[in-house]
Amino acid sequence: MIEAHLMRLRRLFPLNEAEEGVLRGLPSDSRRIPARRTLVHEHDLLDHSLLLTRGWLGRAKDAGSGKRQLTEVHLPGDFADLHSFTLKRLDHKIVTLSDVTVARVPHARLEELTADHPRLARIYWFLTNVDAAVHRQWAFLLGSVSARQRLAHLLCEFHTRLDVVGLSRNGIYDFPLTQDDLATCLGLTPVHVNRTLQEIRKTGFVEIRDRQVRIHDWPALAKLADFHPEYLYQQPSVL
Amino acid sequence: MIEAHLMRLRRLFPLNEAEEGVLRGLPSDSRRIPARRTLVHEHDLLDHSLLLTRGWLGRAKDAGSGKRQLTEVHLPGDFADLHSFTLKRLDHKIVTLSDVTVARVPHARLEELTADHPRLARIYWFLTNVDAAVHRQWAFLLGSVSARQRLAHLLCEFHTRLDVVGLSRNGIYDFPLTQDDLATCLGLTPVHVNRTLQEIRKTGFVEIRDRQVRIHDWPALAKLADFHPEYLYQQPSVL
DNA sequence: CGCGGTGTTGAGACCTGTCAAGACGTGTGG
DNA sequence: CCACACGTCTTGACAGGTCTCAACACCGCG
Repeated sequence: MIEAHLMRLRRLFPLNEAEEGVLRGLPSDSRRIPARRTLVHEHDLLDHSLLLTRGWLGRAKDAGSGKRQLTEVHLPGDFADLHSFTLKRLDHKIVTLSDVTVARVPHARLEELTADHPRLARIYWFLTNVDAAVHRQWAFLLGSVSARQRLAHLLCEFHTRLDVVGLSRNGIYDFPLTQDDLATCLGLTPVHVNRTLQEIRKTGFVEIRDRQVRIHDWPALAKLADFHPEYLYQQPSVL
Repeated sequence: MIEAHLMRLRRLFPLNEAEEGVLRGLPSDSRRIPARRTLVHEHDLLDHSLLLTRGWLGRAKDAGSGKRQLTEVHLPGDFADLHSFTLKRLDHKIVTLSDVTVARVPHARLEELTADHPRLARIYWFLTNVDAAVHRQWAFLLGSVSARQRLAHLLCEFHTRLDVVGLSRNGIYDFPLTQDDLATCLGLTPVHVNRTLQEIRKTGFVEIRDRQVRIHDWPALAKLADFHPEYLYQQPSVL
């Protein structure tokens, strides 16, 4: 069930059998939830974290004006709110962007895990820091980069992250987001996303069709996006 | 020397004497560096983190176009790159925004600390997660908020964070940033920062003069900024 | 069959960027 | 003491990217 999560971890850190066993024992239950629901509200007191096993989630901050900004999108294998283990209350919502399956991991179990397996504790600390790196990249994009480049970059990021868990093949991946969702990621209006998407489509590098992203020319797209995947920290680490 | 850092921690978590002793022993040395230098380059392999004891630092990401975006500003008492303890290489630069004094904390010492004092380990994990919360807030501001509100919000954030370490009194704090620096924080051009600053000055809520920020009407400024400090996680926590 | 969600298009407004020039203060060297 | 360079702040005119509002097309689904 948490196979995608283990794929992510194994790629970074070799796991021994004991560790894999502990990790498999983390979830207390698993539930399916439809798209467009709020799983966690800001400032709620939390006693568990959510491990995403299927579908897409987002971290959303809402403005008083009604505008919503996503600060990160979570893909299968991600902990959506591992940081609630230390923060206990979140400064943002967790929302479903598609139908999802999430496993609940009680903080009490993470408590045991970090006490008994310092190396796994470090790995999870690492993962929350990678989330922060993604936030930084998004802040950079939102503040300093054109709509076209931002959009191209986002499609590159999704491909690169999905590839790790086997959900993108040959630059093609299932893509549940609407243009409205893209707008909330990119700090744009849906209308402008639509126009930007058309522009990018015209280059022939990539297209979104039938809820799928198809990257036809990865080097060109990555160059257009100025995409450098180092910020995703997918290279093996020594801990 | 690391008094400001201890002030931050004590406000969140009561520290016993043993813990304070360990924390005081963290820095290996301390150095002064002038403004406008790069202390850490992206992708460098790091074996220590920087504890800021005086002055202001920034986390900067540079675009190919020459545009620079700050994703966080660090104030006295902050670890500027505690996350390098787990990441080892950063996806951004650390730059001085003013003359600063930084203490170097070898990762080896953090290694000992986290092994011997699990509670301090958790506290430092918490702090890196607060940095991520600040990134989220900035991403939100950059993506979904007007220049005026963004600027007002930034001045609110600085006040609130400086207050914890005793560096803002009655809404007045020393402010080393130029309008160019503000532009790199806010994703704006210096020209537009100038004009936005004039607008805000006209409200009478706050002004920047002689390298000082003077907040004359905090409630009004906070309202203008839609500032809610929860994302800074300054309330006492139980760990 | 009608409805809601999604995608598309057009016209015009507005926010922010670009480029250029000048004011002002400070420090430095002659 | 002056001359000058430099960083910073300010202002103006104009351009351009993105937003707003509105309307319509398309499609799956009840």
